[in-house]
Amino acid sequence: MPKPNAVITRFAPSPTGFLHIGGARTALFNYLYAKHMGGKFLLRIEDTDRARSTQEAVDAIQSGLKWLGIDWDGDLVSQFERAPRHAEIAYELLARGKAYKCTCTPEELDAMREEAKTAGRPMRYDGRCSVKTHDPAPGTFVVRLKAEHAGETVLQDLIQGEVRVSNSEIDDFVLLRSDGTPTYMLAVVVDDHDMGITHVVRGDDHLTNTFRQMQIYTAMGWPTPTFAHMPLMHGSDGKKLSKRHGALGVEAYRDMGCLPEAVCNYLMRLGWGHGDAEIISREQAIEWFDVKDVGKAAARFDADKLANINAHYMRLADDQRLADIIWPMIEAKLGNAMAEGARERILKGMVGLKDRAKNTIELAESAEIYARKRPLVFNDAAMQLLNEEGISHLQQFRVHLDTLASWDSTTLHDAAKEFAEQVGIKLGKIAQPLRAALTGSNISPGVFEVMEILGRGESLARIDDALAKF
RNA sequence: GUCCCCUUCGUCUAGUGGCCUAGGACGUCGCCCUCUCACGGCGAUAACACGGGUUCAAAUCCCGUAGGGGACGCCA
Repeated sequence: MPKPNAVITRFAPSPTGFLHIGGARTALFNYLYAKHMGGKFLLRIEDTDRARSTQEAVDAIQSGLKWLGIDWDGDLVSQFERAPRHAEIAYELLARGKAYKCTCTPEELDAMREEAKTAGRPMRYDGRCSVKTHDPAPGTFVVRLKAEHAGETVLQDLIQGEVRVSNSEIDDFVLLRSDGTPTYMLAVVVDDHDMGITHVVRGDDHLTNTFRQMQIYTAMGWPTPTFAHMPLMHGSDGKKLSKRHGALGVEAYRDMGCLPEAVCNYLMRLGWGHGDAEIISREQAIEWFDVKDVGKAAARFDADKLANINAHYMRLADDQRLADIIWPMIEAKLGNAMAEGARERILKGMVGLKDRAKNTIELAESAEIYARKRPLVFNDAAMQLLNEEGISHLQQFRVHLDTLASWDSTTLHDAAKEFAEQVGIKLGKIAQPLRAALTGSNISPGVFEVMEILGRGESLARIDDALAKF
């Protein structure tokens, strides 16, 4: 059970598409902060806009969070389902004289904004309906908050520090639409209050909204939560991250070969750091992360750094787990060309493979040397290696291989070294043609390791294939 | 247009008045290691946006300027 005053944070995305990378970062920061404080992290879907919300998006958000290992406490809250509660609050404000009915049409409002803009005035609702004594029919009015226009509102933001805004900047915004559904502004406040949210951690695009929302808290006599507005993420070009500018869904990063722990590690370093630490485990992050240490400046997304961190986590990852990830990819690609015992070979060779792969795509490709059925196809570089000289060395070394009592990488390595010395060549002169014959490529894990994993029979067969062909 | 926010190497950051001739990481470029490719090791490159203050002392505090971002919906 959490302590009565324990921290409760939430992630509240709108289900209008996949969980994009910026949203994932917001969720991560909320999660880390809650865990750091020994509190709870909740998930609420802001689906009050029925026209744009889809179940697919709700599913994508959940699966995205699960993939990243960001688990939420309790059940997912649907904001839409709480609409009656939101309306109840709107009517309570109406009854208390803190809100009023407005019958202005969208056309009137557009004209008002246009006029204000050309006149150089702020584009705000002028409150003309607040003085009317009317009783419009249901469906013909919206409910607006009668905002406090005097004085100023001071926000003590955990990240932004103290921010002051004159209340004259805040207009009488809409709480309830003419169809009786709540707007975002009302719904967030009511839900955050009802869910007991103590810390609202969100993008700083919400910073100015906060001053509006604080007016609702005040009107209702509710305590305000603590706010923390984190800087947004930008694309590599320095522009706001949007769907056109690289704001991909988290599953896109999975499909590009990223490991979730690498994505999390990268994301948490955008706008936050802890001394010189770069590789930070989840446990370490929970221990260190505090929202007050988040910087104020927007950060650019850097694919190179993500790739580097991913490569690091690839090396650390469990062999079996990696095999499970790449197996379906290899199966799909090879089909009938899959060799007998491919999976066992891949698992045995995983250490050598994963050390060289930046991502799971590369890993799956490099693992093909163990998965493909004979005869191999040779890439251009491999064919270069199997030139007259290479084939000649290979032929001679082939004879030595038959004399070997055992077939392990050390024995093979020693045999090759001995052969090279006898013939008076460098080790590479025999290792490279061997690699080409055995893998069809010029790039692979250590060739003697490959030979051990392939086994004597398969290795010799591959060498003979090459000797016959070239 | 109005309001709000931001500004340290190309990028992410450390730095909270003296430890800064500004540290780390990614990238880039050398060299070493080496059977290829990676890893790793060593080294190099490169920044306090600008201008004024305050102070014995400023990347750090204050004020301007410039540049960037965000908000201004019956979207969230």
